Amino acid sequence: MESINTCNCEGCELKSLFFENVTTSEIESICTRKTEHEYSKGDIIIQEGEAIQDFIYLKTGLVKLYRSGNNGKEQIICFALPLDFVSLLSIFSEQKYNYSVAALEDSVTCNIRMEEVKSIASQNGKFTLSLIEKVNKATDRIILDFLEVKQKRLYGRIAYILLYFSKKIYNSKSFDLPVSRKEIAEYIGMTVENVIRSLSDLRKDGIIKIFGPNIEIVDEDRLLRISELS
Amino acid sequence: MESINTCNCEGCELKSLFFENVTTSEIESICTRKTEHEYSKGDIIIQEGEAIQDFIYLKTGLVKLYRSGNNGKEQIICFALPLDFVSLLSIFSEQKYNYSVAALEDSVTCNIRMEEVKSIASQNGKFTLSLIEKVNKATDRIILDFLEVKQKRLYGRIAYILLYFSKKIYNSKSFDLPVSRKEIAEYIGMTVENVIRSLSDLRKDGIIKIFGPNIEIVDEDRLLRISELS
DNA sequence: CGCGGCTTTGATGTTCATCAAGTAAAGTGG
DNA sequence: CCACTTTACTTGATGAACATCAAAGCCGCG
Repeated sequence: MESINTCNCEGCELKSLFFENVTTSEIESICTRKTEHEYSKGDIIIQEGEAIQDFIYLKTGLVKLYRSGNNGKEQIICFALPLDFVSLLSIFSEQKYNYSVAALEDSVTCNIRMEEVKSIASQNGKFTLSLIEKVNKATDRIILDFLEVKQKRLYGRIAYILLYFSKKIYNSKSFDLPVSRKEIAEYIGMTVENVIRSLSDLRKDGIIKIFGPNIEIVDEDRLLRISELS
Repeated sequence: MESINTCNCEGCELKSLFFENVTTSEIESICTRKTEHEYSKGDIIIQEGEAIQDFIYLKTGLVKLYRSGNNGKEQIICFALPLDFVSLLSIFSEQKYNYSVAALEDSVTCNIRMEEVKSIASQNGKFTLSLIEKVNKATDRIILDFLEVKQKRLYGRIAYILLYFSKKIYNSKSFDLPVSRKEIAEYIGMTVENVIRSLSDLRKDGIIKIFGPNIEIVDEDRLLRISELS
């Protein structure tokens, strides 16, 4: 992990996302103190139990939010894309993170001290309101996805996650899976073996093609139907 | 459903919860326009798809938040107690509710127009900040509970929900289940038959006693162990 | 080269959903 | 208030979905 300190907030493409209702002087203030951090694929960005110090969002890359269950197994909560908040949950309500974040691809985060955010928030209601909207939208998404996956069976869950990567993340019918089979299993709540079996079945049925980590969706319609019909 | 219009916000025991950082004039403003609504057991408080108009919290009673899945089956998201926000998710980020709320016991809600809340929020950062904290704590709880339940098997899930009702809701080892067996199934993602079977098994093992809707936890330690060891 | 991690496939057993059928409880209309 | 319908609950039998165990191939890396 490497820390950079650039100060180009005013020209920042993310400004509109985060700073919608912030005054120029507030931007100045954030600008001088914010830090950017680079992570390599596999790096841990946040460790469960750590004190929450920064408000973090993802500038580039791809990360996973996850949690270690009682039995030692990890559970993946969601994936986050650029412009998403990495410190999604519990940042305002808790002192410590109750989940971890790791980079699935080389990533860059932009960090702002929580005190700074809270200080601006307490003075600027509009900013806080737009913040609450965005944080809520993200947690809503997580809950709705959980419910969605919950009502599907194995085969449908695999179809669902393939469509998710294809449509939401890579916007292409051919892509390299950014996660291992094990991580897919940790996300949808199944075992590695059965994830692999389902992928093989989809391949045998000519619905997808698999070359190592690369997936190509051949018959999207059928995949969609499988996803919906569980 | 019956609408009452009392104006005793200043003496309201819930004031500190919601109005922590609100000025006297803001309280006045809320006070004159807020409404209270009474619901009978079984009444629907919010219907999925309805426009979000009010900020709602529960004064007394017990409610469930739920969602109808694709296959027609309902999925219970969580239960809400007095002082909880009923309009938990999506109130700031969406135009319409993407879930429903129904009363499990006779309940009273306190409703404040969203414009009112947003108007105060945009002028009062501290208020918004305390609001964000509370809403986040609630959604965090939902996500963590989902993960918790997900890693358990049927028997452990039943143990978990019984302990939940006993400790979090009724604070007693003997209580009347506020939900049907079917609703328990909808919450933990199982079938009614297996919920009943598990309850019967717990009864046969002398861990709980069942008299219709009434549950008495006899061996709490064992129930705890079952819940933890899945 | 050999070790460990990721992947894959097969065999086996457990967990759970589904189907069926019956009892109890609770609401409905005459 | 009683027959009637409906809804909730309960138990058993069966099969499907899935986890677990075992074993082997495939890299990448020190």
